[in-house]
This record gives sequence, C-alpha cells and structure tokens, in this order.
Amino acid sequence: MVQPTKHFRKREQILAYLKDTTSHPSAEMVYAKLKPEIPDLSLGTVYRNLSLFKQQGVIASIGAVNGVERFDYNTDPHVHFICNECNRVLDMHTVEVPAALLDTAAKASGGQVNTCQLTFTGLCRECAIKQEKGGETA
Amino acid sequence: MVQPTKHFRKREQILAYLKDTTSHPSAEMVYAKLKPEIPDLSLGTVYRNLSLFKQQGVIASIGAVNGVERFDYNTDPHVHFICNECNRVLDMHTVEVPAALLDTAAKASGGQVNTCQLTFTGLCRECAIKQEKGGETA
DNA sequence: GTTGTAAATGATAATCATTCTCATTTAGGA
DNA sequence: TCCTAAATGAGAATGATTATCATTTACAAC
Repeated sequence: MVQPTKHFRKREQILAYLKDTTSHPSAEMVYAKLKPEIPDLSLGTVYRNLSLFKQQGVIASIGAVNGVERFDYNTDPHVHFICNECNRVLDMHTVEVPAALLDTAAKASGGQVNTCQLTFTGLCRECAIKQEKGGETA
Repeated sequence: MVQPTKHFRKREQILAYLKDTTSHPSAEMVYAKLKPEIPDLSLGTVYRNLSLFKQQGVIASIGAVNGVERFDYNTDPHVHFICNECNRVLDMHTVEVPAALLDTAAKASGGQVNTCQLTFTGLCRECAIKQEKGGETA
C-alpha cells in the first residue's frame, strides 16, 4: 500500500489489492476499496483489468454471487463457502477436493477437464448468530 | 407433451418441460423451446415462474454459465460438467460428492450449510472432437 | 349462465452488471 | 522534444433479469 509514482499504472494497484485481500471481491468492491486512494480511478478500468487478469490466468473467477461476478487471486483449486445472507465468500481451508475426484471426472468427461470448483452455500457464523439473536419470526 | 386445455396454466407447462429435459436450461432456452407449442407465451412469464420454482425449492439454480443463469429440476446434490465451448451443462453421474465432505464442511463453516455444488469445466467430447478435426490454429 | 375476485399473464419499461467506444492521457523510447 | 502504442476516464450501449400495470383467466358463489 505504498503510494507509488504519480503515473504508476493502475493495473498494478488493482492487482496488488487482489493479492492482498481474502474477500473474493467483485469489480464494484475493488473499485469501492481503491477509489479513496486513487481518486481518478474509473470503474471501467477495474472491469477491463479484471477481465485481462482472468484471461491471462493471473486470477480466477469463482462465478457470480447474487448476479455479480467474484474473483480470486488464488487460482489453485480450493473450496469456497458462500453466505446467502451477507454474500461473503470464504475459503474453507479445512476441506479439500479429493484428487481421486479429478481423475474420475477427467475420465468421465470424455473430453478434457480444465477447472474444478467445489462450493458450499449457507449461513456464515456471523449471520447465523445474528439470526439466533434477532427475531427470526420472518 | 400432451396438449392440455386451452387455458391450462403455463406455469405447469414450464414445470413439465423442466422435469422432462436434461439440458439445464436458461430462461431463454425454456422460452425458445415452448414458444412454438405455446405461441402466446411471454418471456417474462418464464422468468417469473423460474424464480418462483426456485424460491419454492422445486428447482435449483446451478449458477450462471457465460452470464446466463441455468436451472435444474434435479435438486439433489450432484456433479456438473460445463463445456466452455458450447456452454452445455452435463450431469456427471459417475462422479459423486463424498458424504464426508459435507460433514467436514458443515463443521468447518461454523454456521450452517445448505447446498453443495461440485462443477467441472472444460471441453465436452463433441467439442473436443471438433477441435481435433477442424483447424485449432486459432 | 352470470358475476366477482384473486391469481396469472403479456407487453413493455426499468434496472443493474458488464462491455464497448472514443477521445484523452501516459509511458517510454527515438 | 516528439512520436507511438498502451492505458485510462467518461459515458453510451448491451444484455440478462426484474418490476409495473393493464388485461385475461380460473374458479367459486350466486
């Protein structure tokens, strides 16, 4: 988060943030976070660079949450948990995709397997606690 | 696919098609398929009923493929293969989500786990064959 | 059969995320 | 300093999805 040269490329600042965060942000989230530090940042630039990074394989899309695409600097296959309430995306470090599954899938596909994604959805701890406390009379 | 009464509810025809197909269709796909049989069908009605079914838990969303939401009448957790070329979604009947994973995830989440989705992406057999034959000089 | 009422639908406008366009700015070398 | 290609900002365009609202339908009561 060092303030770089006046004309330092925004591309690198965006990538630096992605590397830095664990929030699996959307374009809008990246924009909202960086805008205060980079007042002349445009949302279009964020979108452009995210698709570039994705195309280059530098980052991965983990799909859309609530209609909004989310990204991950960690491109290794790993497990995600999505909270239906707050829409946060969390890494589940303790759960792993069994390597055997990948083999089975490769064979079963008949074609070629590139990526694998295992995702759980539900209520994160924070939101579960909130629901217990607050009236869940809805 | 029996032609029902003139005023039979379109909702039921939409559901019948979902039950009938293995294509994991989008709203547009459902519409395109049913429009010939039901000339006065509106795309809005398809969208409305799909979200209703989804909310009722009658069908499940399997997420967006290429920015378009796809649905599945089969709500049991099972494995999908998405072809990056033709955007088809296939069931991988031979691959299963290990039950142990669900347990681990439930514990790890700290909250509550509702759904689980395991998805592979790549090239389906047909598209892989096409690429072999046709010039893949691109 | 007619009437009344709530639900379902068609048509279309509105919304929202994302992509595209184009004029401007920047980086970095000649 | 000048030149050129790449990067960016601003905002228009697009495309999927949702909302609105007038109309139609189903169905029950009369």
